[in-house]
Amino acid sequence: MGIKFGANTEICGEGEPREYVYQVVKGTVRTQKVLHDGRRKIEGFHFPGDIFGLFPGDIFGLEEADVHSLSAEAVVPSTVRATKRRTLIWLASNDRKLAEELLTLALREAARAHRQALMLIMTAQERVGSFLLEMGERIGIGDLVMLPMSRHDIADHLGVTTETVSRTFTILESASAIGLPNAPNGRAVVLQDRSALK
Amino acid sequence: MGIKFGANTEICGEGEPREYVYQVVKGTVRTQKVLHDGRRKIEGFHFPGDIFGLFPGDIFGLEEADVHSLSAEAVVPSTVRATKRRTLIWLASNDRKLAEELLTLALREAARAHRQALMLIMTAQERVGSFLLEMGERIGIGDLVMLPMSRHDIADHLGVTTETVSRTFTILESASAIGLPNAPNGRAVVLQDRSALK
DNA sequence: CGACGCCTTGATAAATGTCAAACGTCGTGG
DNA sequence: CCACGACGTTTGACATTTATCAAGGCGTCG
Repeated sequence: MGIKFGANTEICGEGEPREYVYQVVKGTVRTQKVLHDGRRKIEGFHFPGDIFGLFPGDIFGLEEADVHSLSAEAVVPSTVRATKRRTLIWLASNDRKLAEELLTLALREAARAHRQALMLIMTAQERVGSFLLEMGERIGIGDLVMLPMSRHDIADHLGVTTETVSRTFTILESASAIGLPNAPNGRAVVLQDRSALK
Repeated sequence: MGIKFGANTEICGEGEPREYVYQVVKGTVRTQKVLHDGRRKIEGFHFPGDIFGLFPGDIFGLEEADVHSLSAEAVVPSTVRATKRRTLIWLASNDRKLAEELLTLALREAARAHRQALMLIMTAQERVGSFLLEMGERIGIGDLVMLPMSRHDIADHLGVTTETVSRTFTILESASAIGLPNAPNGRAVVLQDRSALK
């Protein structure tokens, strides 16, 4: 079960905002906002097991005037499960356990977003370092991380340019903080010195 | 009822994290993190009626290695009400209505944090502009905003330096986007051209 | 083989940080 | 009452970081 989406296709966007809540079954999904002037902010990347769509940016009157679109897209071919938002809320109102899980989920998302904000006040090197460490925790196999997303995606997540991300990878490699095996593009990363990445 | 705190005094910090949830009765409170190297990030400002302390950054295993301390402090003389966190959670498990409000609060906080993150990828002028518009919504009287916090506080909230905040205020004034009456310091701001502040 | 997408690298420009000093306000103590 | 010092703000000169613009390399796929 689950719905399949090709790489770089839209899972939900303009049309059906906040009608469904999703869970990634396979692949990688990015949730993003794009501003009227074309700038893009990737709020987060979601891997198998992760929930997304519970937290639209414009919920409860906190709408953002500059946001042109709010969407979720598959980074690589992915499959997701969808549940009607209303159904979930309704179930939770009768199920104490589920209600508590929902609250936990929301609190965790808030903590995640605050962490992101904390990252965004740091230098480019620190942002990239934090990002790699996080990816290591979430999808690393030992010290190896196979990044599913492009440099451009990383850049739009960290609030810097593609070039800066690329340069920073090079610098970190020179400093022996990471290793860059010759995978297709620079998608494979070995975390060699975690403490240096802070 | 409520507990009083003087300006720049700590409401909760190292000692008693996440034991209580607070509501501002009077004054202004800032929640902040300070990193081991001294940099400070103000997560948000809280005004009468606002809840804080529900969302500690290190909840549920999402702890941040670099954070040296996590605290809430009064910006100006303030009074707050405190409720035991456990009590609140317990009440919510028996009260469907309260549980829903708690979820709403958490979702709103997540949206707020995402909004902050979006702001942090923009230029200094856009950050200051957004900040002033937000303050206008929250504590403005017509077009007048009496800022309770220092330039330094604003800087640490927006991820720039005090000097940059000050210069940006000057630039916005020159552009007639804001007015700066001769209040004690530069604490009074008149929003003259809201569209220019975006 | 050739075109395209993604990544890297270089040169330069723009934004912001850093260091330093001057100004005004306010509270304190002579 | 006035002088002084502490504090927050503003402004200036300069250094550093990052963005922008441009070009070239490398692999993939038609």
